[in-house]
Amino acid sequence: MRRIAVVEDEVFVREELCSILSKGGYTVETVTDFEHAAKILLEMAPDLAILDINLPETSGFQICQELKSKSSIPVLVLTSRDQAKDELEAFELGADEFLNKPCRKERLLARVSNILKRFEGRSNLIEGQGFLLDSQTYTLYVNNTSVILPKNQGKLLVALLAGGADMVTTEDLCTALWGTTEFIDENALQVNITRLKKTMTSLEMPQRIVAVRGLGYRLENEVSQDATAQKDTARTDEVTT
Amino acid sequence: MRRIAVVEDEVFVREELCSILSKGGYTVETVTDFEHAAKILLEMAPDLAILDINLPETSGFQICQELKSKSSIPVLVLTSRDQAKDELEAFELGADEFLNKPCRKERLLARVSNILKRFEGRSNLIEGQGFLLDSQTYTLYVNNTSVILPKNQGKLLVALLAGGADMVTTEDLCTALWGTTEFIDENALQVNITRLKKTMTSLEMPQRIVAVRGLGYRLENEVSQDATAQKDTARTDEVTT
DNA sequence: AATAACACTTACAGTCGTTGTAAGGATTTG
DNA sequence: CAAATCCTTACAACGACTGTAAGTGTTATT
Repeated sequence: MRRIAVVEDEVFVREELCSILSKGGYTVETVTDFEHAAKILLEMAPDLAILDINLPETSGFQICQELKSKSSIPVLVLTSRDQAKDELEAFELGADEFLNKPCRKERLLARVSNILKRFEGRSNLIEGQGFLLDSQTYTLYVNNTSVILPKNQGKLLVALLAGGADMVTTEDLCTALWGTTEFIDENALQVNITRLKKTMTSLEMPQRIVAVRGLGYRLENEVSQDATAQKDTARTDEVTT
Repeated sequence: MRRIAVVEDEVFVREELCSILSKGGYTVETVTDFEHAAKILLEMAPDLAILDINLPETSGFQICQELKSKSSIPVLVLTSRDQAKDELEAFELGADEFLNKPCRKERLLARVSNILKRFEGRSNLIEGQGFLLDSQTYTLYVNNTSVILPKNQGKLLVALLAGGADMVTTEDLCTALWGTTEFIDENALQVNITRLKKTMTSLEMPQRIVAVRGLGYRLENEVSQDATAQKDTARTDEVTT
């Protein structure tokens, strides 16, 4: 049965949501520790997270952002206000659906089943900057095409994506490739890195692999100045609420 | 630039939509022949179709259904009424998003960009009964896992899916595999069919490949007594001809 | 500027999965 | 029962991917 996590502070609304979802045939789990909601959700790994925007100690936006940066759990955002601003912001932060809180039972269930169906079978898709990667088959979706990466290149890209923008050590990459760091010529890793680089550039992907001398490698966005700027403005908006 | 097709009868609303979308950076094309809207949309093959529900000669529901059964073009449904009924029906018919018509500019654009982003790079995903197939890489998504089909099995499955529930001739299958029906041992086709069957059953897919004696093959849903009934009638039909 | 350490490139042969062929067995049709 | 058709299995050829090896390019430090 599909597991849905509900993050909502108002008791009445929360009970109502749980009731509707339970009757709809879902297993419902609630999160009330809003401060650590993102971490808890990551551990729960539900099939869907329903987030309220107005929470006491934190904002649903923050939770959404953190959740989306570290997983591909579908997120449905609730808000009691009918403001387009919230919706816009939620979408920018990676929310997958949006719903105004005074909402009929049928509409909620429709949205939920829609979102679940949409993510069905794609639980192993990792989101990169401008591309998707299937961590099982290493099928890569970029620029309206799809390519199957050779296994080693796929493993490397998964390992690099797991590190986000941070560096990944050569040991980690070796273990990702062969399960062990022993008895392996380090040149083999370099060759595989080179091959991945070549396919990435040939696909015109917006990310590059950069060597960190003596330590490892990391992914780097091609045009990374705008991204940080947007991030900052989004933060200031949150403060005003 | 992304192309959006707008199907809306009220002139004022249509102009407003076009204006907003144009300013949003999209190429907009309108459809006013509502009776043949589905066919026209299939030929246009836009990146997104925006459908009104209340149309003079037909219903947006019908268009949506026909469109979704023959393509994977994203559909955004508009309605002027705030009835959950419409939304439910639209979702059931495969609509990907839903929006009430008195709607702010920002919300429309947010929804549009969201839906486009969602379908980005997945334009070559074919929907089967309970599974998805990438027609480029032949990556198959079933039961929360993904598998890469060998090229020949992928080609066969694509060809069979193109036929829907109808039969596909052996010639068509041969051309799908080798581009020509000449000089090919028909046994080779059978071997490949057998292999595809084996992988389909091993993946517990809800569809089966059924041979149509002397003519070709077709896909059949597993749990549908109607299908077997059709099978029998189909056979008798063949004999009587 | 020279050297050492590190990163990159290229070519080649071994390995593994996929494919077509062939032969024989199973099923359906009349 | 016989003929046609479909199915199964095994096997060798082919191609893609991989690790090895050797050599070239780059960076940092003295």
